[in-house]
Amino acid sequence: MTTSEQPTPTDLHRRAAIPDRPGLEGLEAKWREIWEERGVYRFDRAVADRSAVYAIDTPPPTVSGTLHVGSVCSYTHTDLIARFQRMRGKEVFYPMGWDDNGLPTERRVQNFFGVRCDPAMPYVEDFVPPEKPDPKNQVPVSRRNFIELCHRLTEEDEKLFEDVWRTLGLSVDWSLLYTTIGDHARATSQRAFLRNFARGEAYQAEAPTVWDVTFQTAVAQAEQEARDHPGHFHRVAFHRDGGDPIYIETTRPELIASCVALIAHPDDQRYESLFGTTVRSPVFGVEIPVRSHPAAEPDKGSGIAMCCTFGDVTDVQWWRELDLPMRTLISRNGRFQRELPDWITSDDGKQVYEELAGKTVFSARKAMVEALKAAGDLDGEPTPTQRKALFYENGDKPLEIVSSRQWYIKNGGRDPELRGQLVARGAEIDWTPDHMRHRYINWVDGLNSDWLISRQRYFGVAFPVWYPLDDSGEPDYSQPILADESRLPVDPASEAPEGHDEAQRGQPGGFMADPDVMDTWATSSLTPQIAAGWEVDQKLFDQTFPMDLCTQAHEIIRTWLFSRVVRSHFEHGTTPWSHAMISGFILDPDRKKMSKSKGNATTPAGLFDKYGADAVRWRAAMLRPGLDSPFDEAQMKVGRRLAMKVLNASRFVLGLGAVESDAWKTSEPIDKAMLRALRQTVDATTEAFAAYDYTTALETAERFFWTFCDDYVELVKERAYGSRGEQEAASAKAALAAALSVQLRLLAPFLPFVTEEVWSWWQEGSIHLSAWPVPDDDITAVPHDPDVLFAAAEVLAGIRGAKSTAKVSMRTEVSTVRVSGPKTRLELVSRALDDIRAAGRVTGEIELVDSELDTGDLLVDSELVAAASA
RNA sequence: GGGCGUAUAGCUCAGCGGUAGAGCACCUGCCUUACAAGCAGGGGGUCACAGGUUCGAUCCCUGUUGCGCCCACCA
Repeated sequence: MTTSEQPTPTDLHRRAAIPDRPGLEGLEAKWREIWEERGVYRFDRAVADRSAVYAIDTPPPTVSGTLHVGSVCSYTHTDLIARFQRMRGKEVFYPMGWDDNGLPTERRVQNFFGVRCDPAMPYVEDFVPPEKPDPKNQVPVSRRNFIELCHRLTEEDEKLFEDVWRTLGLSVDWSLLYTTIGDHARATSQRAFLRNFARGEAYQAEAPTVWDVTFQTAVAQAEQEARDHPGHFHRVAFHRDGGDPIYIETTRPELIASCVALIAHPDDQRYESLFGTTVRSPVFGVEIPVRSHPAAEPDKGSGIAMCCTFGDVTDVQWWRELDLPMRTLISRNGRFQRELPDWITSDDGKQVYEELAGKTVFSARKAMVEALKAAGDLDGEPTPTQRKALFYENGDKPLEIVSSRQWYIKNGGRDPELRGQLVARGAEIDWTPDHMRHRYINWVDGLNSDWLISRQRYFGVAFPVWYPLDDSGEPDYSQPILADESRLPVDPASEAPEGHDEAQRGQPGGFMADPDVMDTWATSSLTPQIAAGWEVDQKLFDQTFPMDLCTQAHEIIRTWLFSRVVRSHFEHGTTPWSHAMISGFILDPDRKKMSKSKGNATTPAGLFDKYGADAVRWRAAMLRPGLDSPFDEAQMKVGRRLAMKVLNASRFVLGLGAVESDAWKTSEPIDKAMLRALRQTVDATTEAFAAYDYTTALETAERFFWTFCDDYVELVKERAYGSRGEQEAASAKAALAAALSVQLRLLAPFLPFVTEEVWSWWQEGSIHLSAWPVPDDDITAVPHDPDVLFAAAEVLAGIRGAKSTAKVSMRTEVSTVRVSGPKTRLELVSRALDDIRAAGRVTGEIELVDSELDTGDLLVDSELVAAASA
């Protein structure tokens, strides 16, 4: 039984000496290197089939920003599950992607380099951006130069992002890295689009489109947000022959020139007599019909509304349903068009329009108010109001609605049957926490338009589409020329369609490329397909799709999660994964959501330096799925303390020469009891983890670990040193080593660095590839009553309490101890008397007195030697 | 206005139809040969409010209020 004196296989494979003063510093740098070198997290394509694989779809972070603690927490949650599944024997498919295409990158490039894209500029070889970017005077560059700068900056950003993820210890297989602007992602996006188009799921239409005048691009419903916006109500008179003026109230008087109707509710008696008649608009004198429509709300303003092209989405509805004319005046740059509209015919009207032409909405409004005042058609002064206006989530000017040609993918917004199918898909997904399914349903049910995927930008995936030009050089949008799948990715701006050559580009009878790019969501909606090698690596795809898990924050259920369900529904007739785990937010101390745009974000680098990655991960793991939590740096200390404790406890156990062997042959009741309690801990931890409740898993394992350190180790320490003999010491050492091995593995998903470090002191291979402890292990299956440990700990606590109350050292000797309590508890205590005596430094007897009660705590009276003599 | 969540110690959070829990913070002690970045002990709560069900409610039901997120509100 004396295993400590002979070299064992474990000793021979020991890779590192146990340091005298183990520390956490440098563990991240050391192990991330070794993990990469040894391919610890590499996906093994040799696995037999889908059932052996656990596949994860993670959100590709937008690389134009910075990663903050919120992202760190969310991505840690994914990693916890990945590590658990890996240790349970699954081949884990865990890719990472960078979302680098799209508007956020363009904005960052513009600001960073001080340039702007001007497609009319010629390409400049070896372009050097200005030394000092001047935001007010951005240098125009060609589209190709601009895209080169985008690539250049995103590459640098991506290195920084990868560095954060590696330091955090994400067990990603970096060989699977993809980027949304990369060739593979572009080809996948274009292929999926072509398939959608062929099946009639993608279409283009000239239609009113919500438009950002700053970025001059269309904006999808999912990217819009309503914000408070100050404005003024203007009470404005419309005129009619032989009657009083009709007053409307509007916050947008500048749109009077594009007014197409006045509209009131059909039941509104105030205006009933006017339906079917016309009135004349103020200043411009244009004849305007008065119509009725149920969407008009009698209690808003004066109860009769001005319908324009287009002030808001209700205007669009009226325009469509009442078949009204279109009188567009606001151009895509947000300014009033220069040409005089043909419906304005009066001389006064023409003159006023000259004032508006070329002005921004803001300036035109001022000019219009002056004109109304001059004409006497403004009733009273404008009254201030707070109204809600739609904004692009990254923009700072209200969105306008313009008519434009755009690409759409059907998403059920205009088709109840499809909407029903997509709601049903959401119901197929297992959600953690379950109530997040409501957010999905809520969003899908509230859709009012199809998914707009085209953007009038540059750094994105091009539509694989050209249009034939007729004899006068006008494009025929109804006959798009589609790229063949075999040549994807294709850049229609520089490559000619099949059967044409480059010389025909832009020529009458030739062709032109679709000028737009896809929105970044149109690409990131395909992350499962991109990562799994859809249509390019059939074996991998069969092994990984549909995936097991997607993880993300709840804010992007409406965008990323939903859009992936849409694509997968169309292409594969399935959900893209079986399980969705939704993380909450990290809030700032004022309980506001932490985000980089609000400037209240804490970056992770400083936290890694100060507390270590394991401590940051510990904090993240304490956040239950779906729950928001304020950021509190003090919490990091707790995680760090645990990591330190793991180091020191391990050093103690291994320093005893304890080895993991024959643990089930332990002879002492308290050793067996501890192993038995550990078995219960393994059960509870595993059950929680399997249910995606990583927080409870951590709490369970951690609680046992502290009991192990503070009670069990203290109780058996003397015996392990050999105070009671060799066999008794061996029993303790075997139990200590077995328990350490199991506990390190239970903690490994949470504290990958420190557990790996300790593992390397005495075990072969990576702990992260070792087997998750199973309850029917020989070691943990020791049958014994775990309460022996807890009863003994209770008595020890009583003895310690006496010393603490007496304010004496824990080393103080105790002459006698009297324990009273229920008989059954005393029996448990009696099996650990020698260990209690050693740990409590009891020199005399421990007397057990039956309280003759069925239940109750143990009462401990201790006679202190030092106290007695004092 | 609609949906979802949430309210328990100073803070962050567990919990549960039957004596209210943990960690942090705070207080009192202790150099104890794994760990002073440690250890031991201690104080601290009308479980948001009001009703109801029950022998019994922090827990279940109804309502109210506060907070958070999503959606809708643009005349």
